[in-house]
Amino acid sequence: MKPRAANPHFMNGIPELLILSLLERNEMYGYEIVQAIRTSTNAVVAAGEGVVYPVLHALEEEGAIRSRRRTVNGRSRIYYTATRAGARRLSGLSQQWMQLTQAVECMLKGESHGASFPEPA
Amino acid sequence: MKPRAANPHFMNGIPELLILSLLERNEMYGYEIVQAIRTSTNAVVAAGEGVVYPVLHALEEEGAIRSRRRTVNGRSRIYYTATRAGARRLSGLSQQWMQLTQAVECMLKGESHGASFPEPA
DNA sequence: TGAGCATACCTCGAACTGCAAGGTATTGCA
DNA sequence: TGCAATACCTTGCAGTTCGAGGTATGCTCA
Repeated sequence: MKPRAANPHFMNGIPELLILSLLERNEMYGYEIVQAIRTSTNAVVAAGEGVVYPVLHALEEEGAIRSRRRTVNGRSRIYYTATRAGARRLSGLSQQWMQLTQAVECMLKGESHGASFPEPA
Repeated sequence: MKPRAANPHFMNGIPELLILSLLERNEMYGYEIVQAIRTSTNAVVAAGEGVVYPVLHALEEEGAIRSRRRTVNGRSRIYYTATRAGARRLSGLSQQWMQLTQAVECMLKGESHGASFPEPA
């Protein structure tokens, strides 16, 4: 068994969630997204390009985001925005995420068997 | 090469976190842990035996928990408790988790570049 | 001029985790 | 006797993150 410090936990699905959240509000390109996530989370989340680009491609193929090529300041970039389907997906993921954080918080506090959980969809 | 799963479910590391949290407080056995997690989280987290047992074995090999065999009511069970190392590990994971939830919450709210994050360790 | 850096895109393999499905054995109850 | 619940376990698959590596262009500065 290797020491697992190499691979930080809790990152499953986080890049997709944050990317959708960003693209629902602004039109952005990949490289910009990488930096935005890093700086906005104060490097708590640091999804590299090896994560962001594959997620963007998958989301586009799914129809959750749409892209167009633009050249700005002599820089060729691929800008993405969320579609309506993407907005729906984001809303579902957000809800799931909030349910999870509530459930975990309760268990960590030891308030197990707590009666008031949000109903699981 | 599936585009993307329908839902990422954000479960990476959650079982380990909850198991350590439970075992820091109570001495429990595997089958019991499976049910405790399911009922305590109102099935928001439903880590099956195929998840819990491997995690228990890995944690024990790591020295984070300790086990002893006991027979109760004619039932042979393997009871686990957290060691001091396990408690330290739990505290680290908890902190990581709380940092992450704060960072994500801020980004979802759109309060990016928020100045007041907990310093990343 | 040309070296180096930042920008901007991309892909691949390794590593890890969660999960379903399946397997064994015992106890208790109808 | 048969069936469900208890209690343990392993295996193979699938999905994700991550780092390392690759390409190409524009800027700056010596």
